[in-house]
Amino acid sequence: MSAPGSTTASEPVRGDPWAGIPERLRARGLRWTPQRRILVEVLSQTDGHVTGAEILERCRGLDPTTIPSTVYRTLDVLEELGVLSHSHGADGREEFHVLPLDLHGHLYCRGCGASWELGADDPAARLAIDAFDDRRGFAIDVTHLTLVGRCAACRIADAD
Amino acid sequence: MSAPGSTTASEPVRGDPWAGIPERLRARGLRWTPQRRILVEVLSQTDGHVTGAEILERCRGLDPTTIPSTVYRTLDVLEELGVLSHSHGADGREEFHVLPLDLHGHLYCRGCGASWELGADDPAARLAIDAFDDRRGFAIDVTHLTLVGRCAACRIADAD
DNA sequence: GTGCTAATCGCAACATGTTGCATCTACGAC
DNA sequence: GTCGTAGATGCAACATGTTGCGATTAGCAC
Repeated sequence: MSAPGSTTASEPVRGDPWAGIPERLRARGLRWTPQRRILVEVLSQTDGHVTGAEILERCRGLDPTTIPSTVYRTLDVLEELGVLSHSHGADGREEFHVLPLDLHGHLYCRGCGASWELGADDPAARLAIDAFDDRRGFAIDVTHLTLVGRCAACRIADAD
Repeated sequence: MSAPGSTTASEPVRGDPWAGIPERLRARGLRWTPQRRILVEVLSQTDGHVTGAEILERCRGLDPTTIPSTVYRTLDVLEELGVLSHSHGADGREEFHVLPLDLHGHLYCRGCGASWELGADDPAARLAIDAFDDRRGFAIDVTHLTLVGRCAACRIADAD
């Protein structure tokens, strides 16, 4: 069971970054436990952003005995491994992202509540990041970025 | 600038925005209560940023019977009045600012834990704000902005 | 001054995380 | 296969806010 084994030729490793987790944990002297397996299973079925509470709830779907502290502590461990990252949403709640490979933050409109992803390659984000780098030597962590404000549509509505 | 209103020549409103709070509340059909007086007293002695917990603690200093829900609800009311605003710090905790007149956000270094104020007139912030305005029509709310990353000093230390 | 009515309060329960600690167990050593 | 030990777990208590609801009271009308 530990080995996903039958890896089809059409399924490159990059498609499943979770496969090597047990080894990576052990390489650091950490352990691979049933609780962690469940959490990783949940995360592997998650593509976008999830709050801590959502993750917890999904874990409970697989194993009702799941304990919150275990989940949050394991999330910390996985973040250190680099397979996920967290930031804080517009309401201050934790928001987790799998695969920080596609670095991004968020744009949140407090008018309509909509939110957009904000990749490091976004032109506006690029300008902002460069501005802080140039002017203050500060390296913004895009994965931990949530910009709150008003979107174009809401601003037009405001103007009426 | 919005209407400065009928200010005396020697004592502009800007010197004590708290003086008119009772009237402003009543003008909206809201009330001026002892609990609110205490909260306003605490806020009037606060210049920088405070977390909700700090505010609560200071209120308890003046009146040990202060109840959390009352404080948080009153903070909401005052925010609607426009005398303060809140954002979320690097750890997701609430952070309140009195007098949003001096609009600012924060720069937080996760390396050394230091933080800096970020005024709307900051050159880097200005560039970032303009970039999002130009490219996406998005108006960033500076008072609700916390940029997390690494400061110049930590980056130099990293390089070693 | 008296009475009304809706805004506020106080309290308790809940939501989302975090932390301390005793117990348990994964996993390398033998 | 057995053992030892450090890493994890489970649980309970705590921290910081939020919400629902019945009791209280500020502010207005008379």
